[in-house]
Amino acid sequence: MSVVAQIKQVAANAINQLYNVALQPQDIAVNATKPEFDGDYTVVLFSFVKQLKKSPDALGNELGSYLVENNPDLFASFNVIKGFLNLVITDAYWLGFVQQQSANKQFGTNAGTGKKVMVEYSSPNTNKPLHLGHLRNNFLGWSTAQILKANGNDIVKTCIVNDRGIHICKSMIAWQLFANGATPASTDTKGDHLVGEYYVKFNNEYKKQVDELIAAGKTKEQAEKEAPIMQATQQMLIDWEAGKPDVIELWKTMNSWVYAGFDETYRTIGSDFDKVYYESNTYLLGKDIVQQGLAKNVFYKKEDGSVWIDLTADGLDEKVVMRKDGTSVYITQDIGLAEQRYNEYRADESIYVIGDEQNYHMKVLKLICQKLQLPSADGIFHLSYGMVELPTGKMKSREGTVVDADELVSEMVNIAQLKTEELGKVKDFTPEELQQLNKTIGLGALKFFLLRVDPKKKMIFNPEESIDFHGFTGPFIQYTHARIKSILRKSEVGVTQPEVGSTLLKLEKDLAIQLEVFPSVIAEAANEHDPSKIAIYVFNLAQTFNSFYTQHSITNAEHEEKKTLRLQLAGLTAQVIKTGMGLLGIEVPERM
RNA sequence: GACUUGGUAGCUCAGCUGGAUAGAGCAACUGCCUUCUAAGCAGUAGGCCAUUGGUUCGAAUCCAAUCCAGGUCACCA
Repeated sequence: MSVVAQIKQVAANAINQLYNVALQPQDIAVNATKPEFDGDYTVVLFSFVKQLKKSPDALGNELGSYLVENNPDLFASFNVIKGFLNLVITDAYWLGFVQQQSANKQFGTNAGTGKKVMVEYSSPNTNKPLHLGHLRNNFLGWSTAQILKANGNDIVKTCIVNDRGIHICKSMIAWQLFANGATPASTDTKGDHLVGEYYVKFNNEYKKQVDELIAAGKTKEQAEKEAPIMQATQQMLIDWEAGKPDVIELWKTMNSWVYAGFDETYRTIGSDFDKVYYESNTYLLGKDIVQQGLAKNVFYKKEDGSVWIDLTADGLDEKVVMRKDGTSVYITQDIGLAEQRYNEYRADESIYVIGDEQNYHMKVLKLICQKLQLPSADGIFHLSYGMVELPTGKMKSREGTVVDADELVSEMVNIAQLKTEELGKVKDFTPEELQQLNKTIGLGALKFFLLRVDPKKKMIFNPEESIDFHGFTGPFIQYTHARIKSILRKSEVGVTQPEVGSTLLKLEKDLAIQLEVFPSVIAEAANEHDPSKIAIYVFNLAQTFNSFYTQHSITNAEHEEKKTLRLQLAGLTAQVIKTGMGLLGIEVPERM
């Protein structure tokens, strides 16, 4: 049990004993003691002063005395200042903690919950390459899954590929018109980028045709509808749905190019899935559920034959769930897919990592599933994340202002390479080792940059300023790890027991306190689906270690027992950094 | 217009289930490499926590209103 949990427990018991008032541990507010006061943890007394009819001072002294007297292993002393009961934890407790956990390779991870959680992330369209926004989505989803796993859940990572629809047809039409049979091989271009080029070409041509039609006297609306390239695209979508062989053939070919490109990108960034769904296989799902919904009177049919649900009683609108021509709309597919996934995996929770522009849609989806009483309904959780914006505003693929994922990754690796060369600390590395190191650092910087902020918040990326390698960054933490490993290579971690009476220096204790909290941080990050909690924690830990490192020598400690303790502290720190960064999908080098 | 999310240092962000004098990083300025990796450490400076009212022992945190910014409100996905 964590120190904080123990304090809450014994404090609640103490109050029961002393005043015969029943309090639950969670009713006790325990904070880290502010640095300017003497103590490690602080119980805030104000909340029960009134209830117990005691002055804060008297209550603090009585409670403090009782706690120290009855828990001599845990508390060394206490002091009371203005309604705050500051508690000093015994050095023996921290020493015991460090010794015990420095041998525990699983430290921080929590026991199995038996819960199965499905995490859907990265749902790319197959008409263009991945961009910075996809990276945030990917890293968030992958990391959240990893954190939930560390917290004892069974995880299924999944992805729905939007491989059909009007957007793909746009690239296909443009390819037919302008490509002269170009292929990734013939142009030496990554497949997703090649297809993306034709998506851009489509939009340029479309704009040109619309402008011409407007110049010829059409209204904007007419022009947009009548532009020949758009009409051809719409016809192609109809042909696709009809299964016209040459269209299907082209569609398969171009998608295969894109998948080869995506696979390469996913491999580089370390993203993977247990199960991939394709929209071309799922877009017809959900129609039978619409029929059931009609039978249950959850849905109703309008005169024109379209099917609706009325959500006005829940503060939302009326939504279409099936068009008058009997084809399904987006949300219908989503209901169908939710149901199919549930039938296949029976997940207790199903997390959708999707941008906040779809907040309303996801709310509607969950509500409809609940009204249909689908077993998957209550487990739906929308992990909504804010858009990544440029200083100039939103990224727009049509305007070419997107930050390309592949380019950004390779730029990060290049910067890492320059820094590594400049510092010249690993001159004995083989070219392969160097390449690996630069990739670890460059990707680490990028992933940390995207994961360190609260997922809910939109974030701004300035391409002019490259992502930093100093301060609150991935490389800073990686560097701390490499430093520790360097020491550990030179000195075996001993198992000598520090003497009972030995005392901890300020920074030794600070480190121990911070390390002790790691399991709670994982639990919190898991409960809140928030990897930034881990990122912030690991950064603070590395910072504390670096302060400790510059002030106290480890290998030349004052005496052998100190050395053992410090090696244990350093070893545990390295391990927690490695585990924590691993939860973010960031590797940590032995040397850098 | 309705609903919704946010506004904290020059910049990027923590802190938000109420607790002591609001924290980091970057940028700026000072110091520290004959001692375990200076991608580091120590320090200086930088704030009316958007505004106004309320709730109470106590508010950046909770409530209300206002201002500003983003998102959504398609038989698009």
